[in-house]
Amino acid sequence: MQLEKSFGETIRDLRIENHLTLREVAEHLKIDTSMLGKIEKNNRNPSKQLIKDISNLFSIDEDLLTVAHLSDTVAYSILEEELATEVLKVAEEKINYYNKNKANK
Amino acid sequence: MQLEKSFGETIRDLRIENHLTLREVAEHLKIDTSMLGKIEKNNRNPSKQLIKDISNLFSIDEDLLTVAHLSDTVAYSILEEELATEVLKVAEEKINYYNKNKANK
DNA sequence: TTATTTTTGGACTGAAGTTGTCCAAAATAT
DNA sequence: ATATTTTGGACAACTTCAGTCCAAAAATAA
Repeated sequence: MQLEKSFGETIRDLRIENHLTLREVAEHLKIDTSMLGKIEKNNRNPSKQLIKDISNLFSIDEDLLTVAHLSDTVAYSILEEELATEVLKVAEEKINYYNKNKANK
Repeated sequence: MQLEKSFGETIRDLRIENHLTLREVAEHLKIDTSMLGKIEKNNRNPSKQLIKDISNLFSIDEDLLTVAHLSDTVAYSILEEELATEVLKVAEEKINYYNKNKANK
């Protein structure tokens, strides 16, 4: 799994690799050119539907893009915290606890 | 570090252990009683200042409360995602990458 | 260089979310 | 039963966010 690349960089690279302009891709995705530019610069969040559309357009795994995006927002939200690593560890424990209980219903 | 307890549960337990009412604690913290009740039920977010005040009031480690709160919000934001664990892993890598680069300036 | 196309970002609108307060009903304690 | 505590709905003020429009800047082509 890619490490340091943000969601925006990821899709920008995909676009460049495919020799497409913002306008062309935006047209396919039926969104504003400026909007796509902002998403590539991580100034706007992609909707779930848009992530789906992008993964279809470039034939790449939707989960990969989803993880790229969600990990961006999680990382960004605690980036400046000294305790960031600890926060993630506890968050994971809480999620595991939640899923365990959900399983047992 | 406590695992499954939410921030709200944590401070409610602290209040009960100390035999205090919502009104009494809210008064000390100079916030609305209803507000404190909602924070205990995780319906409102505590500000950083409030976390500090609470940790002072009950003489407990501020970092512990901070982690309890931030991990709540992180966990909650991805709780319903299948990919939650993967998201946290990648988020951690991004944070490490960010801190590494910050160090090298 | 000039013309064309692409990219960027500021400004803005409406939608959605958040905070903190007030109040009354429900629950609990006296 | 009375008093106190807890709960949660309703609300206004405020903040944040998505998405659009447009013009300037940057890049590319002619």
